[in-house]
Amino acid sequence: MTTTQPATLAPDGASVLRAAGLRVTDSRVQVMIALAAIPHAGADAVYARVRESLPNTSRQAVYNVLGDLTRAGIVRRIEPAGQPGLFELRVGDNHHHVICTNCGVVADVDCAVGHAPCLTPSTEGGFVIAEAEVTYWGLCGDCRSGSTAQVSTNLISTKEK
Amino acid sequence: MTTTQPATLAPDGASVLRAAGLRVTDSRVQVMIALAAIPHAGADAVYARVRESLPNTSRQAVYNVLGDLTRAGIVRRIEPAGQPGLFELRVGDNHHHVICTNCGVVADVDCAVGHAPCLTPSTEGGFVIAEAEVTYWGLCGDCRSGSTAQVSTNLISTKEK
DNA sequence: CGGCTTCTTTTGACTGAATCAAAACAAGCC
DNA sequence: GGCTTGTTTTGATTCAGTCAAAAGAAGCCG
Repeated sequence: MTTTQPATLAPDGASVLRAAGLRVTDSRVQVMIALAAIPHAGADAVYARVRESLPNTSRQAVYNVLGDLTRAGIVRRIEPAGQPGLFELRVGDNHHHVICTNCGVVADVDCAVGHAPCLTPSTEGGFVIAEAEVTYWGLCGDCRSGSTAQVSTNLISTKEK
Repeated sequence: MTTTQPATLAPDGASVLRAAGLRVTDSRVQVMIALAAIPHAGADAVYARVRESLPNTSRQAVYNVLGDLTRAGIVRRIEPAGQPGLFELRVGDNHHHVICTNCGVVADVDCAVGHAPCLTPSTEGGFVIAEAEVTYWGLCGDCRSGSTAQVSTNLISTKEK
């Protein structure tokens, strides 16, 4: 029943890589799978995940791959204040992020105003603006209702506290 | 001619500190003076500046002071992606920043929409949003006109490149 | 003024995140 | 199958920032 189908219908990691002119390697494919599984993963989370299927992968390899994929426009790297970099597969739309000041969970938010370089200021004080990046800070549902005071992995060290 | 004036008219560092319930020390005052002189200073720039007048000050002291002042709401700390933290005295209005992707210079931008927690999404996906932080990325006047290709301290390692 | 308590600062070690560099290895092309 | 170029490993290194203990100063109280 599988033989009548073209080998790959869903654009799997391999073809995305090839399309970007990158060699297809296990680590790269596994990093992409990890990112698909973990919405806003840090390098370390990706590393842990990749090692489940490729136990010999080095941390450096993961950094390389994430760097390569970012440079190729296949993943996007965000870096909220006070946190290590996070990676996501959703690229191309310049969407934004809400981050819980209590537990650090990150969620996507669609672009606040219109399309990509949203938020118009096009030439502020001599600058030609290419992109506007918005980070919302607040409390997620869980932290609001549940054990508010407990969880606190203290993300807010750099924010008001 | 000076005796008829109240001791301090302009709200100097000392009184700001006292008002915040912090002890007045040389390092704290000098850090505030440094921040007034350098618009978006990194911890290191502050350290260098403070040591011009207090040559024995330790780096740790500067970190302590910056932390204390930030916690007291006297300074604001921002941390653009791919850069170390920057500090500024302008607090209270939630203003935003434009950063040159070529040379890294930072400039202030007034709040995009209305007052402080600007950009309305107040309950996105279960989040209660307290604050929106906007970072604009673009090219500053100098980098646009002048020796564009040269300067590049490569800030953009984490951005598209 | 002198002493005391508490807050600051110094010193120096240490962490986490990420980068650099050279050698070993594998993809993809002929 | 062999070669070239791009990847991955290994291990050291940087940078920004934090931790902790001991020494020192600010501000209060009598």
